[in-house]
Amino acid sequence: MKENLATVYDPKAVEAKWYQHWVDQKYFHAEPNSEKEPYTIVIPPPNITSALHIGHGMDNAIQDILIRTKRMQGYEALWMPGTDHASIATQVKIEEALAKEGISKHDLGREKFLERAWEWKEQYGGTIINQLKKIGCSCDWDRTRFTMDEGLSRAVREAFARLFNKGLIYRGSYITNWCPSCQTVISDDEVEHEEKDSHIWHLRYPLKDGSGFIEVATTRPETMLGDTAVAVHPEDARYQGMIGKQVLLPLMDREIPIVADDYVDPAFGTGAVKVTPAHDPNDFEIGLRHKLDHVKVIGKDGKMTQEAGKYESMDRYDARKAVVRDLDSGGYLVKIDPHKHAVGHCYRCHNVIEPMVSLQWFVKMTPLAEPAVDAVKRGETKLVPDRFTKIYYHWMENVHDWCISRQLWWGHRIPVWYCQDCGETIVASDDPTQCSKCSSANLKQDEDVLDTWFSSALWPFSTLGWPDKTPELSYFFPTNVLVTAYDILFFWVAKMIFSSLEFMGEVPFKDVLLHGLVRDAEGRKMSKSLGNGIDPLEVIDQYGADVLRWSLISGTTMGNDSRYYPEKIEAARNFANKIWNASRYVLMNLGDFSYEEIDVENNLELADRWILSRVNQVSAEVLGFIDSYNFGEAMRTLYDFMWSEYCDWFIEISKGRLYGEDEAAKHTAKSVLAYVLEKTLRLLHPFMPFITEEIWQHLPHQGSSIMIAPWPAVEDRFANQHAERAMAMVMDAIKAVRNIRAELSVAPSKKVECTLHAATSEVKELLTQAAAYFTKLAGISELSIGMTGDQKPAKAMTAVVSGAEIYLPLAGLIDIDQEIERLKKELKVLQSEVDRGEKKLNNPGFVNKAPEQVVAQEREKLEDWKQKQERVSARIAELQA
RNA sequence: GGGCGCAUAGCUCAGUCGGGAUGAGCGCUUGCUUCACACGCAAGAGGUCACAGGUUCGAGCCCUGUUGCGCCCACCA
Repeated sequence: MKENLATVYDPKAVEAKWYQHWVDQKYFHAEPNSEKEPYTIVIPPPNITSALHIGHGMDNAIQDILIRTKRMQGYEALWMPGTDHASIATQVKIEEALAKEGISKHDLGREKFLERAWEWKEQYGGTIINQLKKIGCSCDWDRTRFTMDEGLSRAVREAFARLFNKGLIYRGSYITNWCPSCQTVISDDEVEHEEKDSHIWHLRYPLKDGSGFIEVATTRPETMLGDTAVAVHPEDARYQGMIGKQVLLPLMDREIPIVADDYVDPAFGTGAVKVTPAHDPNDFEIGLRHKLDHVKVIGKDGKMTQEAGKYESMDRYDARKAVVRDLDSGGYLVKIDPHKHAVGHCYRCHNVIEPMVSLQWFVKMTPLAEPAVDAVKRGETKLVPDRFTKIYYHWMENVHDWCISRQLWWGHRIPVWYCQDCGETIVASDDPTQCSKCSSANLKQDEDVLDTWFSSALWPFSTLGWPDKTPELSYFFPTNVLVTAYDILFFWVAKMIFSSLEFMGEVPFKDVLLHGLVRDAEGRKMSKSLGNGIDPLEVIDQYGADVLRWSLISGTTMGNDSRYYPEKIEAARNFANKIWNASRYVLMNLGDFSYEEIDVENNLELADRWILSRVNQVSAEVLGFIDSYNFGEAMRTLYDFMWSEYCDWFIEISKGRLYGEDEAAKHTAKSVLAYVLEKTLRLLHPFMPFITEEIWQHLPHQGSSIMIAPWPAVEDRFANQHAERAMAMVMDAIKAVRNIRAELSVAPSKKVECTLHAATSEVKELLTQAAAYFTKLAGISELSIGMTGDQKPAKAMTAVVSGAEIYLPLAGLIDIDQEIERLKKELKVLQSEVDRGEKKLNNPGFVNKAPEQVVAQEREKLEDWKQKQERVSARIAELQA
């Protein structure tokens, strides 16, 4: 005798139990296996900065849905897990923690600081892995990687060395984005532009020869201290005479030239631009063309430098005020106009970026970007939804060289050594012991670390063993799909694509699935400062992982943001509860019914053929939706089937047989209940892994776990259009009876008599088969079935459905006049349907041009409406007589 | 300055190939302590698919434009 399910589902006990079981059985583990086709996903490695948030919940739930489905389908499914060291983000966090202890990273020193960082990694890395397990993620934990693992670090060095040797990595002094708060440069991608209301200052610089002034316009007056030229357009008539002349820079008493440069737009401002090559990207370019000096007036701390003269050590914003004041009192300020302009902010700390010339390492992008565009154009990698493809092209085609050095401690130290004796630069994947040129052992490694995205760019192959030619790499690579939120398309996805093409010679994944961001109930981004975040672990703690997963993904579409709020969690909880209770009902009635006893071939009645056909159809639809990444639709299909069809109709119908005396019928009912439920659970498993496993283990089944049970195949023998249509008609008829009962407020417990008149003998046969359904589901005491035209009850409520009329002789409740009114209303509705159909079919364009099938369908529908209409009018006439 | 997304029931959102909007959940109305489930059952109400044109036999869906909201990219000082 099988043990029934607990009265109430307890996710906590169930989830821990089955997760441990799956791990113990090594179901998550994948190995290169020539017998099977591989299916690979690499996890977007969560940053070790903090615990997972709700967005991670969605991201990983999606990946788990895919990997579980494919595993059940028989693929050798590998989900590669791991975490990211997140160089800058983690370092900022650790420095914050140190600040609370009252110490700085310099007090600790590099070595001790890194020890702290590794401790941090141990703590948060572990937390993250545990959280992923709680969500139910079926990652191959034996293969867990970290971006600063030995193997991955080797990959990073190898990649750096190869790019360097190909001339694709270079070092140089260029304008870069300096974050005065994080104390490092960041790449262009990491700068967030915010349009802000500001001002534009018009200044006039006196010409050295005393012949007058030239007026320039600037949004950053404090940088004038570092001006080394004024530029005008070469063809600007206003300034023809001035090109080549010297200007006396106010406040600084420096002579600077007026140069001609195409960059200047004569139509903007005054047509003359002050040039500060050390602190502006455009000015830097102008400076290159005209060999201008760099005067650095703003330092790395965001304060003015010695070069700024008397403004030295002032904060850059205080200096702005002081400079404007002094220019004004010197008579150099012409006017201040309001002006909107974009200011760059650091994506990590949100402080204003200072463009600054500094010596950094760069990756030359053009040669890498081109193949990355071509590969996507050839369809080797597909972005889902498709609209992101254009965005990707635009980025790739306009990309700047990638600044990869960071003035941080936590990260991959740049594998470059400088000979202290001869000045040689040595790039090596293994630590060199002597200079390759002068053999000196006096080498010093570059102090900087690499951009964190440099290592994540290699993730899809470095985790599989690259640069070694491992069996894993040749079997599991390229991966099938990368699942991530659209906000890291440039940071990460694009970089993986060009890196993979460069190092592996092929794309890293076939599909990129970009999902949206999870927002709060008001549509705001969830953030710590707003305090509007929902902790996925809390949801799991309260409702279970299945509910978390379902509530996060159902009703969403890929690429679009979604809102998350308690009602969604409740809806998912209710569904889980529904599945649980339906299963309890089935198990309670199954007794010790065994898998071998299941017979879904013989002795089937209408409802059986119907539900078997439906579950078969559902399994086809669900797989189609999963394969096209329409998870919301897959889940809706399963939800509706389980709730509205299996529970509301099939289970209710089954009660007649289960509580009856006919043993054969009982056996069939049990068989179909068990068979369909088991199949549905398998379809639900990727979405709700825990509850489905718990129930499945109690049900008659084959195999040791639902997660390695085969994905339900679509079987033609179950497809039964006839049964589906017949059942639809029966359900319509039952609903019509219920409707009348409700309208006349007949107590649900009250059994009533009912007469059905079929239009054809087929329908009569069908209704006879379904007689028990009426008794059970419509509260019918006595059902008489005749043919249209037979003697009908004198005083009865009427409903007309396709192929049949329904008469309910509800003594004492019927008011003939009211009933006539009701039927007339019904007739009106039918009339409008008939009109619509006739209009369509009377249109020669429709009949001639629409597909035959559509026209036939329309004819059939019209015929049906007309029949109903006729019968209702006939009934009205009878009642009026 | 470019580009993208969204606009469908009171709210939050689905809607695959262009073929009656029986759309979903929540909320609302009316009945139900019916032997799996009140986290439930049954019956209902509720839509000019943002607006204006166009293509088509037929448009929520395709095309053009408009409005509102949101997002991304961007070296006009």
